[in-house]
Amino acid sequence: MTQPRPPRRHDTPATRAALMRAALPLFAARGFAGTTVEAIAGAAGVNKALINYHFGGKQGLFTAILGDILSEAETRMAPLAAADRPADERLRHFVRIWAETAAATPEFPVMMMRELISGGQHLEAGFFARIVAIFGTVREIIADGVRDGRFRPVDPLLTHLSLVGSLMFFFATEPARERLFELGRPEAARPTRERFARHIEELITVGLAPSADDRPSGAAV
Amino acid sequence: MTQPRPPRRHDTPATRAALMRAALPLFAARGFAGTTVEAIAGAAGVNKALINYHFGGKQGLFTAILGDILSEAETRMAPLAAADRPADERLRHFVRIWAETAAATPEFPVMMMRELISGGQHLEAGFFARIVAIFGTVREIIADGVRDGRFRPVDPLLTHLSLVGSLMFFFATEPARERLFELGRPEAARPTRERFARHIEELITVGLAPSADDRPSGAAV
DNA sequence: GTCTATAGGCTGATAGAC
DNA sequence: GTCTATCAGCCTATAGAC
Repeated sequence: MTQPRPPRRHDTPATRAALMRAALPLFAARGFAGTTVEAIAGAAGVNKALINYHFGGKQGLFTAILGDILSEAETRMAPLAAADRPADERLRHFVRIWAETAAATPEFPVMMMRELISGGQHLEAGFFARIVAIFGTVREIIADGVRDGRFRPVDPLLTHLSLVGSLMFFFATEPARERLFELGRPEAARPTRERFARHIEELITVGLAPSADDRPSGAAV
Repeated sequence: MTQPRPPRRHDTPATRAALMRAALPLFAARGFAGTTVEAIAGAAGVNKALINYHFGGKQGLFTAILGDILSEAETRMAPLAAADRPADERLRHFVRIWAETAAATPEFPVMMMRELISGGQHLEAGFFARIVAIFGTVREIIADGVRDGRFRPVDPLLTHLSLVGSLMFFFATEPARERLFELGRPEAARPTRERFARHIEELITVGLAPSADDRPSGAAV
């Protein structure tokens, strides 16, 4: 709940990074409560007392990891904030960014999804808000597109939720799907990240394209 | 991991049901490892030893609850299996079923989402497969629609994943969103279940409608 | 900075009275 | 069937040597 005191002095980054790298997949796969510090230390190849030394405890390690995750997300999404290109192009860019992010850090969507599901209960104040802010970019883009007529008059929030939902679900359940394909049907065509990204891009293009009779006058829901 | 022995004899349903009803929201909000048997018993107003008596342990209680959840899902989805109506109509029906299910049991999508994320690691063999089977209905419907030309030639699996993903994400993050609106912006228009369901129905209609030049000859991706 | 050893708390499960 | 009392194990965190 509250943070233990931070006992660090000058931090040799080596084991610190090793602990974070080892803990990420464990937290993603089993959640915070389901992961023991002993498992983390074992995976990192160091002593579990070092978790306390470097992060002030298990919660501190988790917070540090999620902070990194969020920073990475913010960096990746930053280019989208600039409204210099058409909304449909920016939205497709958003989809591609997610595919690249999941390729670079597959645990990323899982961690986000877990925190969204838990409602940020066990988290530092502000983390939950940061997650929401990251996704809020999409809502802005959609609202822009509706405003300038590139999209039909959809509700930006609902559209935003359905788009982000598709992406989050797909990437967060990727490990499970992978496991399923390995065990059950190795022959079937697997939905790769790239194929899914293109599929969503196409769905956006078709689903948000304005029809002939879309005028900014009538309120359509 | 393995199941404790089942010590039940003839089961008075009263406390058994009370335990299951009390445990559901706790498991949904905090996950299996994050929920203590003491919290469950406290919420149910009974002694924690009864969890062992009636379910053989915490894992047994969890399994029983998820079994009920899955049975309810299978019952609700059963009408969709019959291919007696057009695919687009069945797909809209699927969306409505989810909205009704979430209204009846909001913890439902959260539990499913947690299990999908965890890949069914801690579960009885077969539960994970049942979850997949439930959603598999949608893929069949989409494949039907593509086959008879009511939908444009989309990939059934990718389309299925994007549709189910939107729904699962929306309903699984409902508690978090509710909390967010309460704390931050009570004035804004909340995305209700009904509005979201209609939004998705519309998105399907527009996004899957065949265009003039969709012929069953060319392979479209 | 990193380790060993251990403290201290909580948790799930059981024994046994009623 | 339900309760009280309790145990044994695990798990996080700390103390202190190196």
